[in-house]
Amino acid sequence: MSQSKTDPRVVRTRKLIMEAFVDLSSKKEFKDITVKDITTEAMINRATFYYHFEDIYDLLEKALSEVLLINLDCHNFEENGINGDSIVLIFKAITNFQKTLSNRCHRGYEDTIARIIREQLEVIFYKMLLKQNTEEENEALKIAAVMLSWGIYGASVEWRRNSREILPDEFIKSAIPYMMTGIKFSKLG
Amino acid sequence: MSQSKTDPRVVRTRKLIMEAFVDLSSKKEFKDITVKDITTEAMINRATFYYHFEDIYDLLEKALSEVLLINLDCHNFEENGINGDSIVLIFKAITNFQKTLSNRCHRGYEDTIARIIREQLEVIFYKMLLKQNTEEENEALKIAAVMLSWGIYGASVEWRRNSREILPDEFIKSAIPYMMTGIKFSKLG
DNA sequence: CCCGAATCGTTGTATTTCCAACACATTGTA
DNA sequence: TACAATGTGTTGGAAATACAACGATTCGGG
Repeated sequence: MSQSKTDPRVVRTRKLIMEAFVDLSSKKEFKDITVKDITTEAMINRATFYYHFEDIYDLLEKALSEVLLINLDCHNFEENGINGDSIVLIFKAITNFQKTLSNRCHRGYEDTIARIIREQLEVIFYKMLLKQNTEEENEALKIAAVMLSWGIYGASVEWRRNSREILPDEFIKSAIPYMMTGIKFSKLG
Repeated sequence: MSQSKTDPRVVRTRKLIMEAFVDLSSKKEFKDITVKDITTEAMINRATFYYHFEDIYDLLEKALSEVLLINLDCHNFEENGINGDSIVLIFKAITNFQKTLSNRCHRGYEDTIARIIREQLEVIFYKMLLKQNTEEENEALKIAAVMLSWGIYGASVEWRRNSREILPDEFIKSAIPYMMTGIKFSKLG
């Protein structure tokens, strides 16, 4: 919360690196992108890259997380609780995010990307659960968040596998009633 | 020539400041633009501004000089010597530059702008004269450059005053024959 | 197999940029 | 007039970035 505002220089530099990376991703596969490519494109020193990121995989994680968060537009959800509408919006955000990813080439890193998506979802669901559950059931809420994130992600896998002719909205809506009873149940637990 | 390449940080920062200034110029008059405005817009620290520029007037000079130089696209001219074609191109560049300026508000600084234009022209003409005169008549060439810069600038003033219905091309072309004899003469001098 | 070129990740030092504070000038306003 | 608010130009010290160099690793070609 009260983190003293970050130095404008790091904001600039991170932005430059991220943009360079996203830019390169649309031209090359991930495996062909070098740190040198990125720093050259971003017009920053290579040593500076390592000041901000452990390595290129660290950058991949953070870049994808950020893009995903922008897709999710989380401020909306964190305020309100979990309900049918928010589930639909989140599901649409994920399928949309994966569509933008398909334009880039991250072959061989599907598992990494899947993990990143689930982790982000988990954080968001946890915050939402905290909002609507004042009591101190933190551990239970964490587990619930994990399950929700895996569930939603799994739904997106299923949708891509053999239901792409159905709109994401329709697809997830059909399952929501059953999801919601599950949520209610976990709340009572 | 051999100036050891400048630190990428200063390139970035100067660019940010210039862009912020050009941006603000299209919204406010120059007299209403503060250093704080610029540094805020450019997202750099105010102290950093003074690391690069003496004050806002210094920025005005350098920004205008740069925009003018871009308009002039000088690399073309410096290679070749002075001739009818280069005169026409330079004249068109000046009138064009002044047209872009008229969209911004620099009221009360017309004299400053005029001086900047003449100074830039003088530098360019001097380089061109050096190219086509190998002998060591540097002082004479400098004077010639001064005269040419004033002359061309004066022509642009005259054009704006009561010949705007004529295209800049036509306007300057009509005078070129007489200009060129003047140049030939100074070369013989 | 070895070699050379390129990238990686790290380090020490120089330079740039940030930040907070200062005295001073200007401006609006009570 | 006084006085609050805002901008100017400067300073010293902290933090971020640049740069050059290093050994280690990877990879493709001879």
